Amino acid sequence: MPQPSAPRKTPGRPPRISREEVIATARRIVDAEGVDRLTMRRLATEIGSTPMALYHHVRNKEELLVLLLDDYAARALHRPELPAQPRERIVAAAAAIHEALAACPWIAEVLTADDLMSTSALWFVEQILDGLVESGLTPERAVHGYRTIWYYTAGEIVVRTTAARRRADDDGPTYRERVFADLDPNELPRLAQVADRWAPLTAENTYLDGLRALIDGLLAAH
Amino acid sequence: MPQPSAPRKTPGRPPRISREEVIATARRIVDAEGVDRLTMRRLATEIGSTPMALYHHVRNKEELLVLLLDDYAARALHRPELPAQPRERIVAAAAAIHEALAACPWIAEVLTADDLMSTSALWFVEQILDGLVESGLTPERAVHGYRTIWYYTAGEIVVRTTAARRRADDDGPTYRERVFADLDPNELPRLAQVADRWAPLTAENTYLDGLRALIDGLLAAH
DNA sequence: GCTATTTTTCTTACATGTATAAAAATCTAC
DNA sequence: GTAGATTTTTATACATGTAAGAAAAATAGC
Repeated sequence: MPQPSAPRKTPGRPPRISREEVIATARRIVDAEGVDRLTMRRLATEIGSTPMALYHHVRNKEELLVLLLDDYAARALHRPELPAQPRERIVAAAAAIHEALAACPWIAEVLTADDLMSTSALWFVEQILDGLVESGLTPERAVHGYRTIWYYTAGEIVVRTTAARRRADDDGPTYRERVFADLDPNELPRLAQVADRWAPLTAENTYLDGLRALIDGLLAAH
Repeated sequence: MPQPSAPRKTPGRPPRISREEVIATARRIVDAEGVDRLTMRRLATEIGSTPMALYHHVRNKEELLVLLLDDYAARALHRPELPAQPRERIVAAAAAIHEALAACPWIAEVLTADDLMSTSALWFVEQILDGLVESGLTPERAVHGYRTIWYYTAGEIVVRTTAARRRADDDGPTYRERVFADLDPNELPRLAQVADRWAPLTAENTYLDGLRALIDGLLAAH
């Protein structure tokens, strides 16, 4: 057992790099050249070490990306003035998280995390929970409500980001276009009706509308 | 230009495998041993070919997984009797999609698709659109409403599936546990209040509650 | 039959994440 | 000092997706 009052020298070979250094260097690469260029080998070279040395500071690449996201969230999420009215506070807090995440283009690779639980995001989660409780929900239902909002928010970002990436990769006609091309208006009239407007309609950013509807529904259920 | 009335012989080396065969073999592997065991080499061996030959029938592995999902959806999604009342029809259609997808454990890898646009899912999309229009929404707002439901549904599945996978991989204490361990009850009282119940609360399946709230909110907004 | 064309298949090669085990660098006990 | 113990770093190796191009197998025109 390590003695907390003992002199601070630990045994073993002293580290030449630190987790902080790894994260900071990774951030530089991602900021400068995009997440695609972030490889463990590249990162090791940049930091003046070897690929496997990194694995003593991060569990694997996925954890590194989560740490990068936390790091990003800590910078991007400052605490704004939120409205006093509970419903509007919930909207504003969720929208702030959404805005920060949506601005982070490499996010879809990570965003499937269980919650966004970086310390800097907790304050926003607190605001949402508080708004829900103030609106009359029990703490338990407030947690469920927050999760619902998170599912919607994460889903919106992941779906949109991935769709954008696929569009960039593909050249030929989308699978979607092919499907819409031979819709039977008798069998699927509503889809046929909007078929030619589907692309622009789904390209619109309706996150806030959906969020408000969702929160309205959550609060109306008492 | 190919003449439709010409004899059916096409030039070029005749294919020894087909896209259907690739998909069917891939499905066998996934069903029997899980999606992790599906590699292009394994699939090629199983099918009696070489890895690169597969790439003439599917664009890449991601497309193969999407095709697998479509194939799965075609089998899993039979058209049930849906309620006549629009709101309940929307709930039932979305819940049917959700249920089919949630039962598919390898889904998170693919589910970030733009929409679930396999032909067999279209009927459900139609039902949702129709329910929304019948409830008074314009076709445009109905499309937005459907997308909102899809974001929520996809987000729920992806987040839950990934969380389950991470729990299975990790051994040590969760990042989440560590975060909750040192919460300051003065700064974040609501979170502190539910901290010890967070894991069971978020493990509960509240998809249907959230879905109903969301649809209520969408319909209330006219 | 011979050549050109077209389509599919096969061979080879590379970048990537990471497992495994050896090596290096430090501390502690004697 | 010398011998473990402990921790970090390095070297090597492997599985994977897939790019690039050669080879094979068919048709079409002559």
